Amino acid sequence: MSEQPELPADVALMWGLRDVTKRGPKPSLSVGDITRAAIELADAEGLAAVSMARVAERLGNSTMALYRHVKSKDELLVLMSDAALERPEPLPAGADWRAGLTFWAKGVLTAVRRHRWYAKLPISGPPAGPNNLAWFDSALGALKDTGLSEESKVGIVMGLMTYVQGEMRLSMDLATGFSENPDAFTRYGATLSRVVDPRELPALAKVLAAGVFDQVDAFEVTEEADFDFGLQLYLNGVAGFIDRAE
Amino acid sequence: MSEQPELPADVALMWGLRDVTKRGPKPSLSVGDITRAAIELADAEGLAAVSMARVAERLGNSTMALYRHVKSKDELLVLMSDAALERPEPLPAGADWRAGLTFWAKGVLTAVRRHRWYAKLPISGPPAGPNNLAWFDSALGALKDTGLSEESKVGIVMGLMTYVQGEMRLSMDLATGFSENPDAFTRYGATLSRVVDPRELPALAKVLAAGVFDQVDAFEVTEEADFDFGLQLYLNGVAGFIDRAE
DNA sequence: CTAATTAGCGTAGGCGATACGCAGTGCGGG
DNA sequence: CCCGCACTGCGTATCGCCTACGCTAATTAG
Repeated sequence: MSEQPELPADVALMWGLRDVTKRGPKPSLSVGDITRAAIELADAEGLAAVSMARVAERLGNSTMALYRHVKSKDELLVLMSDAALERPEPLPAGADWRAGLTFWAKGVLTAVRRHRWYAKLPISGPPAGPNNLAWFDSALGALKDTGLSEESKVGIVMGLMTYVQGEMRLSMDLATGFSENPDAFTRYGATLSRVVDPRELPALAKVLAAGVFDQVDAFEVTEEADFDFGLQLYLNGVAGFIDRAE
Repeated sequence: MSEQPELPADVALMWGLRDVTKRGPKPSLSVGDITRAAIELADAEGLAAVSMARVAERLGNSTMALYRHVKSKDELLVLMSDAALERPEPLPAGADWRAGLTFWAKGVLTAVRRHRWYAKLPISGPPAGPNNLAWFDSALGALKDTGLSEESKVGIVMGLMTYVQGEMRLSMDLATGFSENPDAFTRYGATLSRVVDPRELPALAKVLAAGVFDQVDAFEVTEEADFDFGLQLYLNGVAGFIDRAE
């Protein structure tokens, strides 16, 4: 009873809390090794290349050896999703809540951009791994001097996470799509004008006529700018909320 | 040369623009049939159950027959992602931009909630199908009386889409996870308090101490409220932007 | 030393996507 | 009127994937 047994298996794994045993052969693999190998593989060849066989091969073991350490491939994906995030950089000292959250949001994006497959991982539950929770804590910490209720802080952070999730999913997936098939993007304006009937989609037709979709070359730049734009709008809203709460 | 051939194949399919031929046997299947069957299957048994074999079975055809109409399973997924959205309800007459965008965002969510697997679809490129573009147009239309530049409208709508995407991904995936494994959610507060060290994650520890994660029963309600909260914050930001632009 | 425990792994089953080529169908030109 | 051709449906087969199961060997407790 030193450790109540109620922790879900994957959570225990992420926190390195499995019961140590003495008997039997020394393991030649650890969960950490497996997770790391899987992440390297995903970085190099994409999430689709991550099969139990390929990961084992990379570790010089047989496929089935992995199952001694990991219950299923899904569990491995959960482990990857925590390990890939690493720890957040601490917020800059003396930053106010707004600078803190901006720093945080950009930090999430840079962390995730190191692993483009991240946005494709299934989300299995609320954040529970050490790295995920460290990020969660960091965002909450940015709001510590606002005097808001804990519940409001959580709401604000959840909203921000939602926005950042959306950005991850859209921009990462689009970036992947772009590298695989640039034509779909460079021809976007042309494609739309072939297909959009101004009588049916008048607002979109006006945008097309204004040429907004004509130079999509600077795709990453646009995305980054759009993200900042939306982020600032959201933070403006937060500022209003804080003022009203005081 | 009546139709320039530059339209990507999947876009042409979504708009029903393939060249009609006269020779040969009448097709017993259409792309629409296949897409519909795949959507029904996904609704009933989840996206993982959608295999070419199962879809064909549902249509009383053989697996390989589908490949006459669809180049690959990925293409089928693209078709599903447009068809599942259906057309947006028109914005309420006389609504201002804020009511319009709120209506729009909630409309997206209800449309997507009819197909819980939607958030799991890969995003292959910018929206190009008729339903996706109709939604895009609808959001832009909500901003038509604001006097903003077309580019700003697109930026605002993209930001909103990003936020809604994030909500889709988080709330749909979490809802799926909840139905599969409710314990991970009901025990969430308990799990965290087992694992969170107040010295390392002080802000999170304070939230835990305040009991914010204690009653997660009303999960859907919380999500809906969080979404509205974040949405209003974002729209507040948009309001400020519009005022400044005038 | 002996028995218990556990790691590694070989085998095999089941399912999924899809390349390839054949058979039959029904319209167009002669 | 009929033949050839374009096109549909589909059977076969390959390859890769996840993983259940059970054996073998390593290691340590007693």
